[in-house]
Amino acid sequence: MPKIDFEQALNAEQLAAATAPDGPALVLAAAGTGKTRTLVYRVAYLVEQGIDPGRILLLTFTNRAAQEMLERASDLVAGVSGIWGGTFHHLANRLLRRHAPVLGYGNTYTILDRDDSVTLVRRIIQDAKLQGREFPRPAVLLSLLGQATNKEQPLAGAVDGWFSDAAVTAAFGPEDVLKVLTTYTEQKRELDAMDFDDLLLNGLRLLREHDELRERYGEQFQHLLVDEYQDTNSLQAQCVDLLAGVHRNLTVVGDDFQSIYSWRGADYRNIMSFQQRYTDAKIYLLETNYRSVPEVLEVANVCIEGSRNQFPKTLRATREPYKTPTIVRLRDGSEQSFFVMQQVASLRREGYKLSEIAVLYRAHFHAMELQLQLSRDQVPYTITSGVRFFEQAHVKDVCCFLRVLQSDEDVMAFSRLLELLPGIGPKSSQRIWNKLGRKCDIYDLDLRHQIAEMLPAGAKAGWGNMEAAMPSGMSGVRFLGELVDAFVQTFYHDFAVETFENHRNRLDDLQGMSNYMERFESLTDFLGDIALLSNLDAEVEHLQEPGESLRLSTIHQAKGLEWSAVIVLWLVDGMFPSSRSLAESEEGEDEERRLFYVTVTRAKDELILCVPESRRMHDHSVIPCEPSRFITEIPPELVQEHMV
DNA sequence: CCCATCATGGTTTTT
DNA sequence: CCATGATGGG
Repeated sequence: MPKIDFEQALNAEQLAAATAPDGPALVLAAAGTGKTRTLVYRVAYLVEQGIDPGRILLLTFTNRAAQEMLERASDLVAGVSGIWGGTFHHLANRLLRRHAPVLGYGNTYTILDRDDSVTLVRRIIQDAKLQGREFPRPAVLLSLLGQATNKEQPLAGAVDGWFSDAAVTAAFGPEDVLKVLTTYTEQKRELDAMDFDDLLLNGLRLLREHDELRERYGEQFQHLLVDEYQDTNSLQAQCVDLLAGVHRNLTVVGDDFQSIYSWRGADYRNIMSFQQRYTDAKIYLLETNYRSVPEVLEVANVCIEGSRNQFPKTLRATREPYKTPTIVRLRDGSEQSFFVMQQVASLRREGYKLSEIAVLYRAHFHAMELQLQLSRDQVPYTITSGVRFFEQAHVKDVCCFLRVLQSDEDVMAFSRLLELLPGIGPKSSQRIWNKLGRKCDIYDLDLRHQIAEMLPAGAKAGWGNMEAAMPSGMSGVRFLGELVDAFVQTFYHDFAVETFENHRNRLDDLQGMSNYMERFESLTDFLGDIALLSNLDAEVEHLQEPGESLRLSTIHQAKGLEWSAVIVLWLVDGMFPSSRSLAESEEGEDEERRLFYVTVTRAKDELILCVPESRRMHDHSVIPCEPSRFITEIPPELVQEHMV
């Protein structure tokens, strides 16, 4: 492979960052300034300098981002494939798979997704006889626990705080809530299970509490690179600091003004205080924007000015002037949908491909009306829904089958699998589990026979079909995918046809999953990986339709991406900014503003902002809408009004 | 004990 | 309008 010509490929700002000397480095990369490119070249640079790829760690916000960067880097230099790359959760899982026993977990601990956690909490609430209208929902309790965990605050304080905020009636008190959540934590232990937050917390504990592990991995990772550093939370930042403690070769990249995950515990003060924690840190500024036309950047700059608490920055445009962004006043949601259809058609006439256009919005439900319209007019579109690939019922069902093959203690998987059978609900599955001695070695033929005996007549045939798909032992399994194929063939195909309207799509998903599994060495690897897959990650794997389609996305999921034309829906007060985040905290408005900044800076050529004047509520009443404050503060000369 | 049916209450963002 | 929880028949 020829030597890389860095001077040719990068501008001076990027070059300095990509070839930065050893030691801590903070790269402040404003939107569209080639942050990813710089990181890719930084990786290639390190490898070219002779750093062993196995000693480089690249932490990113999604697994896909890591994958893409490493692919691009491997086009530049050989040997990149040995690099450790992925999300924090991914890294934590990888470390814990090896070392969980030092924290009292087994090597085959299971990962609870949101669904599992909610189910567990719901059961605890019921067992404690606390269920009822008044008692907070499992999801609310879990987010409370999550906040406390990610910010490392005591749970009792968080619970008390919630009570003082929520003006709750006296049917129950903080101690009840606390009890439920402590029970939840205990039960996870008994189940040898971790939820997403546990992965992070326990990953950190490995490094914090076990000197030999901290030294070992600190030694191993000679270079650390962290992308989207502005969206790290306290646990993640500490994890980075501990790992970088030995060599101190830490490059963090981010933009404080694109921090949009504070509700998940992200703290942009991590990036703001980087210099204080690493006083010898070198700072690199990337301010030359290659993405957007100057007219779009001017709107972005107005948005920045409205905020405080940030590194001063100016986005310098390099592109030629083009069009002024458009504000469109619309009567209501249906006129908005109609307008978007028109606009997409007109953009296509201008020569844009569908895949170069995106429709962005604050919350998933803002796009419902448009989705209907797109389906009616048969415009192909891709949407990343709120439900993650792994959390869809059919994928979870099959994964539970695999989990039962993998572990004899996974009661959640066992129950779910049995509950697929007719006439079996939570009570029956629990009863059977208990009768089996709260353990189920599925390879024990005698045990399977016992299960069959305990089932009601209507469920026996289905169980027989499930059994037919079970291997006699994992040693005989040549390809992991054949487990899924067999299960689908003997049982799930028929089940899906009876249960799901869209069974064709779902069975296709499972076929895709079976193919995807071939690259894994063990069920444990696969199950850990798929549980941590994000929506966007999964899409690459199972959507794979190269066909042209329009992209619909929440702004959060649009992070890091770009399109030639961007259409933004529902720029009205209460929806964007969302009234909830304004109410929640002082800093709510700031974060909504940053979110608007992220939105604007996704656009390369054209930016179209939709401002409906009224909104139909679920009870069919129509209420008027005020334009979003982010719209009214844009000076009129920077935008053109479009009348419909 | 399971499951279909009805009522009621409430919608942000996600690894 | 959808998802969740309560209710009552099988």
